[in-house]
Amino acid sequence: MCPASKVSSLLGRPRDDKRDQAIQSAAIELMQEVGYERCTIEAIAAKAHASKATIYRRWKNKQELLVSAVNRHTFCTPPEVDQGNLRDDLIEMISEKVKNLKGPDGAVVSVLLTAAKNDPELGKLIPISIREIQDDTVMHIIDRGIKRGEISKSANIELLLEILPGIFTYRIFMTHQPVNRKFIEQLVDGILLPSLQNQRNSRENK
Amino acid sequence: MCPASKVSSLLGRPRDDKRDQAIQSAAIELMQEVGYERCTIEAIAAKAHASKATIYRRWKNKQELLVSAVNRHTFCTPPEVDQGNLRDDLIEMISEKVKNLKGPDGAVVSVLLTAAKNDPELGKLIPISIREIQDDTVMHIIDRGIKRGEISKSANIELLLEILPGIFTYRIFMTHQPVNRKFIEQLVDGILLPSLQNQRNSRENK
Amino acid sequence: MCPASKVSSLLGRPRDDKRDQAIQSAAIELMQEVGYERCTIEAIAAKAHASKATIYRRWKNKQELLVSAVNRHTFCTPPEVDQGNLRDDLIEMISEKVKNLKGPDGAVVSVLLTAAKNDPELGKLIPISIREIQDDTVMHIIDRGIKRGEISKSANIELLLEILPGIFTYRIFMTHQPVNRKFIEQLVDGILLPSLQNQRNSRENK
Amino acid sequence: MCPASKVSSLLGRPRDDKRDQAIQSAAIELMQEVGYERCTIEAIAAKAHASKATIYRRWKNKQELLVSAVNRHTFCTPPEVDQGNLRDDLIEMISEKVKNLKGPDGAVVSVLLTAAKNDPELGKLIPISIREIQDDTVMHIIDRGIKRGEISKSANIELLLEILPGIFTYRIFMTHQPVNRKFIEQLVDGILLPSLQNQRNSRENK
DNA sequence: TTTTAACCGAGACGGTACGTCACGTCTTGTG
DNA sequence: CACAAGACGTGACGTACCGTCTCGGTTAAAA
Repeated sequence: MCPASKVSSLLGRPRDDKRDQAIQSAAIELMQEVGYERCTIEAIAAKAHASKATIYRRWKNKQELLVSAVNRHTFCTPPEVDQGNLRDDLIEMISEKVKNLKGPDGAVVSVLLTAAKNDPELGKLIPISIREIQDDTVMHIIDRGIKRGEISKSANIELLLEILPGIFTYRIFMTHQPVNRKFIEQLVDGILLPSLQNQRNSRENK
Repeated sequence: MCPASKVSSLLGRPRDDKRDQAIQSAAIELMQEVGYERCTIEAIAAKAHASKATIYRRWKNKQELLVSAVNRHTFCTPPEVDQGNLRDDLIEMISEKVKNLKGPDGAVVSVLLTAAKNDPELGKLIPISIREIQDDTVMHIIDRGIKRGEISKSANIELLLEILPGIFTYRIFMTHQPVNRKFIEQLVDGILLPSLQNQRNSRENK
Repeated sequence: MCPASKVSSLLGRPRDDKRDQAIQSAAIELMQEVGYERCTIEAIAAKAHASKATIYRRWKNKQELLVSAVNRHTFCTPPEVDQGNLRDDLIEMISEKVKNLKGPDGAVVSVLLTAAKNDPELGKLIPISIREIQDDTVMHIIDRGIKRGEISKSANIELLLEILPGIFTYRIFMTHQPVNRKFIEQLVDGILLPSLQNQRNSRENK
Repeated sequence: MCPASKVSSLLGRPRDDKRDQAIQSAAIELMQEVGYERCTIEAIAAKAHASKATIYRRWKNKQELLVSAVNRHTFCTPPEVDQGNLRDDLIEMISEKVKNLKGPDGAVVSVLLTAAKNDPELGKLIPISIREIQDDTVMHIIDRGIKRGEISKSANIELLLEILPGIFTYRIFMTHQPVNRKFIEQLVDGILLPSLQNQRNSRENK
């Protein structure tokens, strides 16, 4: 995840933290420019004016580097929205987030998804990093909905936050189906709002 | 996707369809046995008693081969279930499907997802092939729910079928979060049933 | 050497001798156009509008085909010369022959030399075919020299004819050293004439 | 010819000259053991415990490697001979050299000749490398002949040294005619000695 | 201030898979 | 049967990238 923790030796020249950043930035830029397949260690080294030895001194392999780069990457955060009602807030927020995923953030998320498939431990970190950057926004919107009385406090918000990334990344990166206003409205009206308005828990439903 | 479409020439020795099958089967088996990374063209050729030339005559690169193999692959279909009520049918059906995805089908789906990221045209075929193998089962279950009066006919079933694969593949292959009975029950009770029971369309909801 | 002799079967469609010629001609032309390395069986087949099966029905492998093609090839024969004295006749004759070797005949001879290295039986045929096309000319020149009294009848002409091709092919195709008028004059004056004028046999020389 | 000349950069890990030698030695040995056709790059790499990348870093293709290997190869040098007279010295020396060409040196020379056909620049180096290893021996023999008064100082020895390799390589590798004692004696008596004893230059001869 | 040990860029190294190409054989349909 | 077309198995080619290693040279803390 992070550059291989170094047993702090008191002797010798210390590592230059600026190299880490240069290498990670080069990696992110390359992913955005040429995609995952052609984002090679050698290209990253060249772009960062670093040597392969310097890279492998910090990360134990290519995947670790890419993941650490993605994790350090600052994803675009959707802007604050307040349309006056929950439905339009959700639609607006999701639209913004989707716009980001189709832009420069897309390549980066795509890499994270690929890397995670080969590394379960890494995958477990995804929801953490993804949620750090979105949950506040979503929570804020939903809190306002609760205050307005649009939805109940007992709604299983946690569950929604777990499934939303899957719905969008699958549609955008895997099936390449359109994620337009119509789809987002259907999703909000057909799935999200019914779920949020549903106050019974799984036991009551029986 | 499929073996390089050949302009049906009447001249020359015709291609042997059995080679296609042998190669694709070898590819699928290798993916299941050793995983995507070590599923090399040479290993596939050896296992299928074919030559690399024969493979590259049909598919323009490794990815195309794997995709075609996955597409021809017969995914396990969940068995018929009838627990007497919609909720338990859904839980049972999903549990079976998830079990498959964690078993031999998993490696195959994983490849499909990776390949799709680099090939939008391929990705568009995923919902088709996925749905061919699941929709009948789901539809059957839901139809029974409608007949029993558990849900309304106007439910947006289409939408649900589009988002379900994303929810599960994301959780199983990307984040590696548990997909156990508890999660499935939460999903059914918190998302699916509320959505199916919701009869308003997006306009009425305003 | 020649198209694989076929046990004359009285049944079925007879072979079309025109195919032999078309294939051999295509082979010779390709050698002259693109050189030995890129003169492939497939290119020959395409140029001759023949199939590989037809080629392999006649010759057991590529080498046999090329050799047979070379052997059927009509090498340029040096024109008759008569400068009035043996020295100038030799110089003129050799100059003409060298000119041919540097022209279209070169590629063909070059192939013969390459092929011979891997096939001793084939190599033994070289002096025969080479000499068929040169010996008459040389003999004629030397005969006139004998009649003029310039050289003795006992000169070992046979030996000279055996070493001359080696001297020129080595210089032209291997070392690529210049084979200009000066070299030819030195060769005639320093080697050929002294040899022809020498009347002692190897025993007398002791 | 030689390993791709590297701009003597002071940066980076320097190339290991021992790899060059190991690879070239492996190439020579393979040529001698299995012949040119089966002397593959992969076999060379395996024998030299090197990787293909290392080979292709130094030579741009198989031919360049083989040529450089041949050029670095130390050909057998004929032993010193002194039979008391020029004729027998020449016969003895040539017999020894021919014996070498039919032995392990043969495969190596054969490769050089083939390679030279496709590479004029390479060919021009042949007379240099060939003569470095033979001229001293020949010169020594001829000098003794001059001192004994058997031949004149003005003999065109240069010319003889240029044509001798062609005579033998043509006969040994191309036509596969016998190169036995009888042929060598005929050559010495009929060609070499008359040429050496001839004191007229080409102008005087007119 | 000198020593020391790890840093750094550059790039060689062994390894492994890729995708291409030619060989010589085999299999169609047509004449 | 011959023939054109072209698929087939085989195996070498040359390329690209991985992760490791080895240079000369630099840099900061310890002695």
